[in-house]
Amino acid sequence: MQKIAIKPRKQASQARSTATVDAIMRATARILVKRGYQATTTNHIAETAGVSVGSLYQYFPNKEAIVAALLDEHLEATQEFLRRGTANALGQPLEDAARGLIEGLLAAHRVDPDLHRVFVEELPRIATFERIHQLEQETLGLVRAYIEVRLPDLAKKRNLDTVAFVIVHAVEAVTHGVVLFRPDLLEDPAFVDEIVRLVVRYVTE
Amino acid sequence: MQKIAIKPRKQASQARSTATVDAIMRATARILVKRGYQATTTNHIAETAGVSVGSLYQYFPNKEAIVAALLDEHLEATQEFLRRGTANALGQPLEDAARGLIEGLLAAHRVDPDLHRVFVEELPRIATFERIHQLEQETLGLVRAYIEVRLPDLAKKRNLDTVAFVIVHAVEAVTHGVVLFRPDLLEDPAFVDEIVRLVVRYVTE
DNA sequence: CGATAATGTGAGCAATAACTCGCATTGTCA
DNA sequence: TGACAATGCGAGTTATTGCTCACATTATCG
Repeated sequence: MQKIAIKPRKQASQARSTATVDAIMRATARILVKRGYQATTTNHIAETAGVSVGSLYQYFPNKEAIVAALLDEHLEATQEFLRRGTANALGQPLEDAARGLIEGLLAAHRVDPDLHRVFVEELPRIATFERIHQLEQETLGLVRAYIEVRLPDLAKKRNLDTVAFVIVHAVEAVTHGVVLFRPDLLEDPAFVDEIVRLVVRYVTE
Repeated sequence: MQKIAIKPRKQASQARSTATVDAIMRATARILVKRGYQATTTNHIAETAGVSVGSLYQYFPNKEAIVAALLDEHLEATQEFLRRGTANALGQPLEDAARGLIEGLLAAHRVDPDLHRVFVEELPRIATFERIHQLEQETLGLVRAYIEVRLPDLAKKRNLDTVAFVIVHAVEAVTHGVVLFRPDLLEDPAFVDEIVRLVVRYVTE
């Protein structure tokens, strides 16, 4: 029950083993959603995955690593959605760019809201904390860049870092809040309008 | 290691025992900050508090209850700050009212940012989750009321619940973000201006 | 004081869950 | 097909930790 090694154990090479790894991760996701982090035991994961604990420990050094892998996968997907949504933001007017960012984030949250909920709500901060921060930095940089290029006036008057910080955190939080407390709004187009408005009016002179 | 009973065990009556209870709570706060939730064991708490485990279990049914008590105390304080900041919001123009809300929340976060950080960052959602929700509801209600009374035009055009939701979550999140990632901004008056602006412009026609 | 209640003690019990290891099965490839 | 590697197995070990209990100490009050 110590948590030193976070590195993977063995690299799966045969098809059989990659299936095992995948089964473990799917099972973990399901149990996390159903029981929460504390109650998610490696034995239980193995059982649900239809695999032995031994196999589990062949590919993951510990429980945390499994969840970390899952989170990583999730963040990867989120990043992809964000990139897609903001692909040509720099060429778009403010409102469209903002909408792209927000839609991207919302789309990511619509994939598996329950799992996302677990990540946000009750995950002790694990190894991949770094990874989250990195994703945030990327978004922060994007917002900053947009302002510098398309809103040079604003860039002169206010502290860009602070402005970007406020925008990113506000959008992120409202999104999280929706997933947690008002999942119905996830599908409401008027809701998207509201967040877009929040951002647009905040940076508009 | 089951978590059924959350109710307190004995009511402290003599001065000696209240001191014990307090020592336990202080010790818990310190350890939480230093080691995190997982590593905070009841044995360790008792030792740090200069008390025996037996005494600890005389007043708290389990570890979770101690943390819950601590969180409750913290929420109580936050609520007080919020109430103070928004005491006469209904009589104030938008900008002042918004500033009161934000200053109140920031003030609450300045008390013990480290402990707050633990609560936000790595606390599994415990019994008092209800309590958090309640505090949020109160704030939500306040914002709603303000809009209804002082911004009737807006109340007609947009969905009040959504607007209040966006405001409260945005403000809360930016505040949390600051505590976690940019504690320096906690003292920056320009930062407060930014959040005020975020809110004011969002609801202004 | 003396009796009773309140409070405090900490060794140790019991439960839990992470993790190992020796062996079985299945795939690969010459 | 046979030999070696890759993968899979799961009972059992180990360590941790929440928590109890039988007993000691301290307060209260007639």
